[in-house]
Amino acid sequence: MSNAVVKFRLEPKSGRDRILLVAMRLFGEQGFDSVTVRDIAAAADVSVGLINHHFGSKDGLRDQVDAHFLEVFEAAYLEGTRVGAEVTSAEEYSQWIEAWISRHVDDWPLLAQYLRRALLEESDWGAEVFRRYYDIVRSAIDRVDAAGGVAPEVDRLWLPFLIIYLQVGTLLLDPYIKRILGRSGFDRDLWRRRHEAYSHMLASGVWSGGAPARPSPRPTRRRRPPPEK
Amino acid sequence: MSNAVVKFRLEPKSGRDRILLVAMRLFGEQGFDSVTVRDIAAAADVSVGLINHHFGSKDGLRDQVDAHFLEVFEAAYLEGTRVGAEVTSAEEYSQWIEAWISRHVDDWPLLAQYLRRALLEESDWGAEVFRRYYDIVRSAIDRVDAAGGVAPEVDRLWLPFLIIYLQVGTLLLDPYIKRILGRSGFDRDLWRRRHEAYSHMLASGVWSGGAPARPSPRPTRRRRPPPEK
DNA sequence: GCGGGCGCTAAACATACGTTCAGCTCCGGC
DNA sequence: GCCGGAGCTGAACGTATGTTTAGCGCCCGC
Repeated sequence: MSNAVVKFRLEPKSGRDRILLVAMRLFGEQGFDSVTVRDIAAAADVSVGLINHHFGSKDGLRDQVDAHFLEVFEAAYLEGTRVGAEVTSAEEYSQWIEAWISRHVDDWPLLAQYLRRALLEESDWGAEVFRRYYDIVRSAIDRVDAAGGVAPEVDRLWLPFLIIYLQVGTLLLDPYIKRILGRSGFDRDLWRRRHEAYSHMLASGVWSGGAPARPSPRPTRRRRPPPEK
Repeated sequence: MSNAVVKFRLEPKSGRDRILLVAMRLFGEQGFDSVTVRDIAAAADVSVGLINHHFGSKDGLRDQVDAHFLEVFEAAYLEGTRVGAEVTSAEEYSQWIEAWISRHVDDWPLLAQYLRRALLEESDWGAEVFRRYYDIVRSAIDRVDAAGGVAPEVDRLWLPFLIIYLQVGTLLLDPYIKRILGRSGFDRDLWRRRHEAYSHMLASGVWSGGAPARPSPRPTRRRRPPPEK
């Protein structure tokens, strides 16, 4: 079992691994173009020459960082699809997709930040990661749907995307959540609480009295005109 | 032309405005550090010297681009809060926040990309924009809540964030949606359809029948009339 | 007419950056 | 003992990039 999950942490003893680790962190924090090889060398406490000695070039370094990330992600992906393929109920679905994320939560401060960058910078492999992720979510929904678990009036086209929004929202916006809440949305208890709020929203919505018999508490304000331009 | 909305489009006749416009586009597409002043000069069909002549430095240029964006955003923000302050029902809320976005949808290919980039790069003003956005959403929810419009078991801490996720999801992930659907999620009909899916999810959830996590007033599926046009 | 400011250009300049290279230390095998 | 390779260093190199500067043409007020 311990073998199923690829090791996340590189040995910081060797200079090569230190460079890889530091580069991943800096790329995630500042973006590829904003980080200089001298920054990396300084942070990893090695000479600039060593980076090119091991990785050929700055681009080569990025390739290796990407490869390392994808190696980890691939393991999680396979794990996810394997479990996901057996899911047919909404409850189960919400369980495994969250578990799939939570399983590696301890390694996330580094990995999540890097994935966030990759997604937002639209790296070529970032697009591939997203595509796979979409496939996972979509096929899971399809199975739930086939089992009658999706309400009939729900838009099948948008449902996977809306669910993805909810799932990756914390990933993409955590820097700002941190500023508002004072701590990361990935913190254990916050994360768990978020999962419950998320599950509840998918199951029942959030507004009360879904029945149209709402006691319109305020006198009728002028309703906004439909978006027109 | 309505005077209430600050002009979005600069006059591309003057070199200064061309630079501003091109810079906004390139910064949004590639990120500040990846764009060189020579790129901008070439794309705006001016000399490199003109950029520093008008803006002093590349950083000065960014400041002006930011200022122009914020000018536009501020108008939309005030417009949003003014209307938003009068909203107390969930229906209205969902209406105005979407209208607030839809109103400027034609200017979005440029503005959205720039905002997306600002959020990605965690610029200081990007954080400020997010904070204000959060305040808008949160206070709107609070009013709805005070009017009894929020279901009691809903997590008040996470609700604003989950709603924000749904709202900005398309903004942040549109490049990938484009690859999957073949066109932008901001396209008129897709956007409208997304809004309905979004409203429906908030009102009723998406799963059918299934047992809600909490004893809900009605474990059986609740039916809603289709959103009136 | 003309002086001066404004928009603008193109070349020159200084520096930051990615890359290269000669050479150092350490260590295992012969 | 010493050879050879691996890990590593720091200075040097070439180029890309942001900035500065000298100067041109146009237009407006006097």
